Amino acid sequence: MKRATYHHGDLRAALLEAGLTLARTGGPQAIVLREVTRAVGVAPNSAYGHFATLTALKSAVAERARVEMATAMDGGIEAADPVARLREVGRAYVRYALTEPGLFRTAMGGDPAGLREPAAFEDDDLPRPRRHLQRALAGLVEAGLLRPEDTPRAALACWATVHGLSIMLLDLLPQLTADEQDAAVDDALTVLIAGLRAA
Amino acid sequence: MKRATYHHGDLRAALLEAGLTLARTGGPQAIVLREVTRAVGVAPNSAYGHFATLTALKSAVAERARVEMATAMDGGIEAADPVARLREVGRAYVRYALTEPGLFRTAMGGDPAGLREPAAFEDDDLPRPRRHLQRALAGLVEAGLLRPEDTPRAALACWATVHGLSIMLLDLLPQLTADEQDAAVDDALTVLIAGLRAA
DNA sequence: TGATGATCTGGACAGTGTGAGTATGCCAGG
DNA sequence: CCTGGCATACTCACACTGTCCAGATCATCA
Repeated sequence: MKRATYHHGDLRAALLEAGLTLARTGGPQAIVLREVTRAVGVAPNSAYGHFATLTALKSAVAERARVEMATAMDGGIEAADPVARLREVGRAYVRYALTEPGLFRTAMGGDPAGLREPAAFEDDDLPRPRRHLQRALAGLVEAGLLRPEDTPRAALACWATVHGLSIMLLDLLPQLTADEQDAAVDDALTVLIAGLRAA
Repeated sequence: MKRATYHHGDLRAALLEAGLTLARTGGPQAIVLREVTRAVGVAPNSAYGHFATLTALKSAVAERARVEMATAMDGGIEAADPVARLREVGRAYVRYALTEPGLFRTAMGGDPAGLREPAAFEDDDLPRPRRHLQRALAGLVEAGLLRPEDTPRAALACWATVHGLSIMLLDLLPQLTADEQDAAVDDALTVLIAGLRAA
């Protein structure tokens, strides 16, 4: 399992890729430094040239997982009606959580630094799940169904619903069939949307 | 730090208590076998006489955390009106999550076996957060505001909302002031309740 | 009193993340 | 072409973890 060249060439990217693969099947706690370096074929401490600590690597992998989640959510969002679009965004969020639980937990999971993105959260134009929600809510505002000043509150309510729903279905109700899961998601989203329209 | 007697007497309970203390400040991943036994003043392997593995200890601590959460939620739930009562239950859930984040994460956290309680979940009469929700929803049914057959779906929607809300406030929006947090919780609960009444 | 069985201890092993110092080889300056 | 310089990767080491196995200790009941 030796490399041809002593220098790897693009170790940072390779470590990220390997971390993503590990996280896909085992969640964030499957990102183990020695395992990642082993997969790349490199000594454990070589990672320290590119990431100050394992936590830094995990954060970077979580970032990658977030963009993968966002791009995966693109499929299945095509409704023109703004209300239907918001529903589709919610469905896409939960669908990704159920399809890729490992990456979902890595992207949105309990890592203290995972969700807590400082300022650059809005600035760059990488696809992120949050962007989908923001666009959907902007559609509601444009259609006159949501007051602009209510957008942040609505965003929090939406995010809490779909995120909580994902956690529930993953951790609490794993025995549900796919149809039952879909029904549960639809029910919760119906409640959410009805509540939003009432306000 | 030597004990008087060779046998501890009630090591199992002492381990649970120490684990709970660790979890209170550090969350579930602060429950470290050697640290717990150290706190009790006992050799690491002594724990294996009472818990098959560290994960088993964690599960037991999570159980304890759940009853503590439920009893803590008792305070502040006193409204007679069923709708107001449901709101208070939700507020109590989030309030505990924000007050005791470590124990909340331990009780409801990502441990696969944490939320997933098999069958005896309903049977015994230990106080649990879920019971509060069930009683509140039963109040709604009794008042004719909720169809009995809609109870499970409503429970899922409620739980997803408050749980998601807790995670959001803990991980995503930790910079909010207490007042802003309260406002966010109230907003989300208003949306939820409005949505439930519309269905 | 003496044996038995539960309970606690000691040492050991395979892992882990991380720090300090060392070998390697690409790339610019002669 | 050769020769440094320097980023990159490696080796060795340490403290720490969960868990297994064999032995020491004690409470209890015949």
